[in-house]
Amino acid sequence: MDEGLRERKKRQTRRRIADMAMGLFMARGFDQVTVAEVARAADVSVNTVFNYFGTKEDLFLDRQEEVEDLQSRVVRERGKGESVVAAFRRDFMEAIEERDWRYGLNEGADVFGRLVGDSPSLLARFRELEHAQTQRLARTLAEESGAAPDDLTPSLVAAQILETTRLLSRHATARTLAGESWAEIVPQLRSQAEQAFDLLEKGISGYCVRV
Amino acid sequence: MDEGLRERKKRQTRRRIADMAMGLFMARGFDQVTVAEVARAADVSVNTVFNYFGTKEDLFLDRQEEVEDLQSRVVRERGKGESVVAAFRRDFMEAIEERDWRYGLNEGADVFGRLVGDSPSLLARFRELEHAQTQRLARTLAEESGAAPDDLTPSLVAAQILETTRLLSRHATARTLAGESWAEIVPQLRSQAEQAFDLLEKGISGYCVRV
DNA sequence: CTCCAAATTTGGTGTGACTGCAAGCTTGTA
DNA sequence: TACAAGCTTGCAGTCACACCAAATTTGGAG
Repeated sequence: MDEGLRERKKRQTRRRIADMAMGLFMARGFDQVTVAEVARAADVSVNTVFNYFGTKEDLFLDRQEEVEDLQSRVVRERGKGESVVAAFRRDFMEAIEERDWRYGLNEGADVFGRLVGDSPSLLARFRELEHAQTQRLARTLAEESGAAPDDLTPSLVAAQILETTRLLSRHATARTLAGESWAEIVPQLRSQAEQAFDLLEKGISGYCVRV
Repeated sequence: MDEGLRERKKRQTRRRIADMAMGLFMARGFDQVTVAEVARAADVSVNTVFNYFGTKEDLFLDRQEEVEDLQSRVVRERGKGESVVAAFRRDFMEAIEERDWRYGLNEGADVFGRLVGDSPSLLARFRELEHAQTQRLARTLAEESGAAPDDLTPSLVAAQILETTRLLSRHATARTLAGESWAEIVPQLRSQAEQAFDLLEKGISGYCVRV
């Protein structure tokens, strides 16, 4: 009823375009692939590609948006007596062990990062997504704490937390890209993370503790 | 000797292009002005515009780069016994009183911000500049503290400090753009800044204190 | 099954940023 | 005064992306 032929075909087409695009990007780099090539590979017209994806960059960063929700969930599902930073600290430390993709720690995240870094336009779009994530988290924090509309604390805290996790992840993937094995990175990453979160907590550990 | 006719003319042309461009942008918005129009207004060919400015965005954000140096100077010229955050706190509080342009607090910064915010491409380039500023500050901090190459603390501190000042400035200019007078904003801004820096200091006040 | 209306795809056409090249003009220098 | 280096320009081309009208496909009514 809510899954007609039409809907199915649309999702198929969308996936086919995205997959073909990703394949080409991985093989030759983002800037070296034209939208026309992607269209040809997916056997659709260029216009159809732009029907599904607003920009060429969206072809690459399609799945990245769902991260927003997962981050807000970390806040909402924190335990009693646990501060927001503490929740993120716990979540991030777990993520290290599991090579969680939410923080860009998964296998292949380095190639991903390399591709992004090699394309100015892609990098720009990626930063935009990061910014959106930060704002989303800030809004969640504002709701959770019932902050006044021009209280900047939620935005400040959101920015500091996410900037911390991003720096940690980036550093780690940069090292895998430099040839180091994940096994030898993990111990250092753990201690760097502890250190980074210590830095954070001393300042904001009292913020928004759930009763 | 080092200031021939050639050099002078080049600087004149560059200024003329940048000025004409800024005028058109202010009047009609960034995206509504084509490079061809800028070229015509400055009485040069389109190619010449791209000879001086790598991208259209650089026409607008030309002077923004020198902010980098000024921020590093804040660190280097801090007093004895003064931490890095303390130095920025002092500098920013002074900047509020003087409506300093380094933090985007000057008169007209709101129009500037509006223009940037209305153009996706300009916003993207602006974020790139912010990122470069952060990295620059991080490098300065690393030098000042003699940190190990894979110590993330300098980057973390740089990001947190600059993100704080940016949020404060943005909030202030957003309010002037909303019609509020600078006089009624300043008191609130002062207290917001105190609050924001308190948040920071509790975490990083002990970092890199000059002996 | 048939026909219609809505959604989707497509080709065509156009704009605007940006690149590369070769020719022309200007400036510094011998 | 002539030559070389540097700057400017026109021209042609690429690519992302917008707009539009025609063609195709699909869902549903009769």
